[in-house]
Amino acid sequence: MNFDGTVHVVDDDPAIRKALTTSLKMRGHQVENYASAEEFLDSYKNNETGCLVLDINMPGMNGLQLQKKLSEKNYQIPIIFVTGHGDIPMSVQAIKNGAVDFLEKPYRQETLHSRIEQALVRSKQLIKLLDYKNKVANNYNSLTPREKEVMHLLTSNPVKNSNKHIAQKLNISPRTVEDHRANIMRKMQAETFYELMTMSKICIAD
Amino acid sequence: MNFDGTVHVVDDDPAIRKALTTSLKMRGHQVENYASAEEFLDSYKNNETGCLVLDINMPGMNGLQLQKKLSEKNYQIPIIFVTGHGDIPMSVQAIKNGAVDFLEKPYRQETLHSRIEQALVRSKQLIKLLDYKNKVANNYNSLTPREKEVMHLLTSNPVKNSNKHIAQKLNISPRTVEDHRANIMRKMQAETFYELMTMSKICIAD
DNA sequence: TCAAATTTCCGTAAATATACGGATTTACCC
DNA sequence: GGGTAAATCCGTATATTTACGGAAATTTGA
Repeated sequence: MNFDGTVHVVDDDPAIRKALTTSLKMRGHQVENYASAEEFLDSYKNNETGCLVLDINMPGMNGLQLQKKLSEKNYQIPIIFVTGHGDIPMSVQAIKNGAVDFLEKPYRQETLHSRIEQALVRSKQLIKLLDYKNKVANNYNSLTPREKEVMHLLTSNPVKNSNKHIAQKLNISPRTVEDHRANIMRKMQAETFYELMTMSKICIAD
Repeated sequence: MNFDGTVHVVDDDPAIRKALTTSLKMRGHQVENYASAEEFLDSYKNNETGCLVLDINMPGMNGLQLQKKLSEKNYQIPIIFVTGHGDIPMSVQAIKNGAVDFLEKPYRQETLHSRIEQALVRSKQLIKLLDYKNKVANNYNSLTPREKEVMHLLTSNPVKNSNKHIAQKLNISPRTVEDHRANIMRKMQAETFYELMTMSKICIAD
């Protein structure tokens, strides 16, 4: 079997890291391991499919703190928590903040494997979404000031967004508005006005 | 203080029901209480703002089973679990399935109050969404067969959805398509094509 | 500073959408 | 059976969008 994405194992116990790494590699996973949350934070790059198998209790930054830190940085890597001494409030917080699961040691291998596969699928979806958002933002930034202005008028009030209306607001000819509109559609890579509306909701903060 | 919505308390212990009911009423809540999950299920109606304060361990159907049952029926009432003997897997499952929180007894009054307020806000949003979906579904059902057909062609492929294209597919005049289109917009209460697309994603399963 | 690229602009003609007014068919009710 | 409402349909005239071809003004870089 072969999986797409890297499993990042963060645990302060070298024996556990070693065991997990071996077992996951055997299953066909690519694995990286880290002795602390800080170490992971330093080397992790967003935009790559992967998931995190994360110990809760560690010296320095603990698992929940790392989760929060990642969330603040908008790094959306799916997390599976594992812990020897967890409690209910911890597990509740972890799941509320989006963790895939919260496993108590000892857990069944099979459960971990299943959650990892689930997490990698989710990671791929998240990254796809992130890529799309980045593409839209880049396209939007390639618009000229006038084009951005026209795009605003086009999408902010879809009831009165005809070339004629916009032309009146900008004191130019409807023909010119049409030019801008065509350029906007091309640069944003939007095939339909519906797509453009969807994109505008991503890159325009009203 | 006065709150919108009903707090439904489900607990098999009469003393706890009484205490909770009194305390919540004092705070300005409308409260209903039930001795079992079954009793709640029988009397609960969807479509009203409210939340559920739910004990986990009860004879008969337990809290998690009730949550699952409600979810199957598509009743989206926000749930706050309270429990004397919960464990981590239970709390994880509860939160994963959408519970607002999972509180262990003894909990701080203030925490419960805060979660209840949060749950009522969420309930209002969910009901608003549900009402919207129902309205859209009803409007869609008020369309004639031909109108539904035209709506499909309009929304399923926004690249080739001109009156002309649709007219060719249906072997009628573009003028007639325009009639249907105008009727669709009126009956669906859509002001823009973007709105119609959004609605079609709710009521048309492709 | 001057050529080249970019941005902004538009007239006109053809395609398309929309407004007005009306027709036919079918189902249903009294 | 006759009246009524609903569903389906359309021609024509007007308004709007879109395609084609082109130009002035500004910025950029050699």
